[in-house]
Amino acid sequence: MLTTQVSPEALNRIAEYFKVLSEVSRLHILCSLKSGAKNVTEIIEVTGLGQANVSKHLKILTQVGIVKRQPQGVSVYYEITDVSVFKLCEIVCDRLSVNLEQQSQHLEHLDAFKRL
Amino acid sequence: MLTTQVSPEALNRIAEYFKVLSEVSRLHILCSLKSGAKNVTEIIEVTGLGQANVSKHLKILTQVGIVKRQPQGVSVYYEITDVSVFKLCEIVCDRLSVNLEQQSQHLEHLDAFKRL
DNA sequence: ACACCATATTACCATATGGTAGTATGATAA
DNA sequence: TTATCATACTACCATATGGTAATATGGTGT
Repeated sequence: MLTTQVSPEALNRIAEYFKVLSEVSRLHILCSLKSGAKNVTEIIEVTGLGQANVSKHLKILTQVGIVKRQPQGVSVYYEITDVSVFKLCEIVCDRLSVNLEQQSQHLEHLDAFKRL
Repeated sequence: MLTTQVSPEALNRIAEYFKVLSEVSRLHILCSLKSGAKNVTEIIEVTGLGQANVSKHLKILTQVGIVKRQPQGVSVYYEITDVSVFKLCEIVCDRLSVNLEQQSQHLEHLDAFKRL
């Protein structure tokens, strides 16, 4: 059988990208940047995360090219450069909705079974 | 400013989903299932992963509803139920390509700078 | 019953990682 | 220069997790 082989190197890159999106704090930061660029202080206020923590996560998000670092006067502004992250989240949300629907259907079936 | 607030609970679910996709072994297993259902032994052969390891990952993939478990005679077949994972991977791949292009452009600019 | 095969589970180790306190850096103002 | 503010960095700890060996489970055939 002929299957399109994906190189281990490519899989590594993809996994690494997903890993960046697999932490609540980072998703929270990305959401806070959806409406536009913010400096670190603003991100800290909006997300309620610790300063060192935000700095760490912003570095990770910058390294994979999801956000861009822009020093501006005293502060540093961060801006989303990779808008596809929201598309990804959207697809996942849709899928999670489907899962929930299926689960509720299973529960209904169980209920019907109990009523027999 | 009015921003659509995403509930922490929803963010948790999304992060959890991404986390499932953030491991090379699991992506490898998913790729091996792209061409159709396979039993555990076949998955082990194709991926080269250990038996216990594959079993563990299949359980995780099943729990989030990405694959479906189907006992069949002596063996157990696994099949992808959530085809959106491949769409996700595709989007990520496209994005990674963009990143690589931009990096090579930066290198070109550096080269041009050296030639001055 | 027994042996055998396929799959799942458990226990364990090594590593990775999120959070945080403390510190460093760097810019600006007095 | 000194003080102050914004951001980054450096240990450090606690937890989570991937991999694996050993064992358990469960079905099938003899």
